[in-house]
Amino acid sequence: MSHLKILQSYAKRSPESFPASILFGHSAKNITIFDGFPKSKFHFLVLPRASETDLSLSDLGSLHALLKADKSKAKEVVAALADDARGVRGDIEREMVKHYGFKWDVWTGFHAAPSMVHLHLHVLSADLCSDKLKHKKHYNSFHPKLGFFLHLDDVLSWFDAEPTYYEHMVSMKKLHLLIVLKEGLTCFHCYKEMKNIPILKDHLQEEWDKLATKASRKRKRKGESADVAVPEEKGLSDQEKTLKRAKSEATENVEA
DNA sequence: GTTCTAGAAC
DNA sequence: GTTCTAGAAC
Repeated sequence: MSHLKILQSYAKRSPESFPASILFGHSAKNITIFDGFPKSKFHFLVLPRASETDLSLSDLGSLHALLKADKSKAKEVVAALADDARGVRGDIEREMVKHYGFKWDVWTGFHAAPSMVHLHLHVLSADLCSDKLKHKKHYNSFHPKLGFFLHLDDVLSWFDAEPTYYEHMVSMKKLHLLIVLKEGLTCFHCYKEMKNIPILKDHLQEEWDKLATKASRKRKRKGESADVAVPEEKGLSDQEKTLKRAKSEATENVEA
């Protein structure tokens, strides 16, 4: 199976046929999988199931293709993805508290020019701290302010905006989007420009450490225990180990 | 996606 | 000299 079409093949499969290492959950309309190359501490993909719509597989090929098809059907598909994404976000937040003792942001959105076929909604923690984040295009494709990562709420708002605006967003130029990926490396927390990827990654870790420290102080002030289960294997319950193992096994499969 | 590598950056 | 990027090949 080519990497480019792997998500399309998942969209055609019955949820029961997946190993637990790939499938995180499913609903009537969608499946949620572990991103095979998570770019944050938590990173999932929500995909519309091919059998649960009368749109063609090619209409479901990408957000661009979907929005060019029937507008009201497109809205239904995106709204259904949004429903599942809310649940995934809640799951991520519970895991955040369990593993790290605090919650931070979760981003939900589409890549404007994805590299793989079949619509997929990213749901990921807002840290971009991951071994799998290696290149400038990885980082810029999730940077929340660059415009390549299309936040779900923005996409939903297009449906209710002026038709001309909708048309404008649907016809967004791919060339411009790809140029965005080559722009400089600006920290999404503090907007400082970083010289290169290794420096950026160290900096992102420091920014996340600051969030963790702040949350820990806050817990102390409130008189709660400041001690948190450390994110190490020995500190994890069996269920958490399973989730962690599932995540690392999922690495063999998804996302380009 | 990964690996390899030329050449740029430092 | 070493580190890093980015394009080609797979």
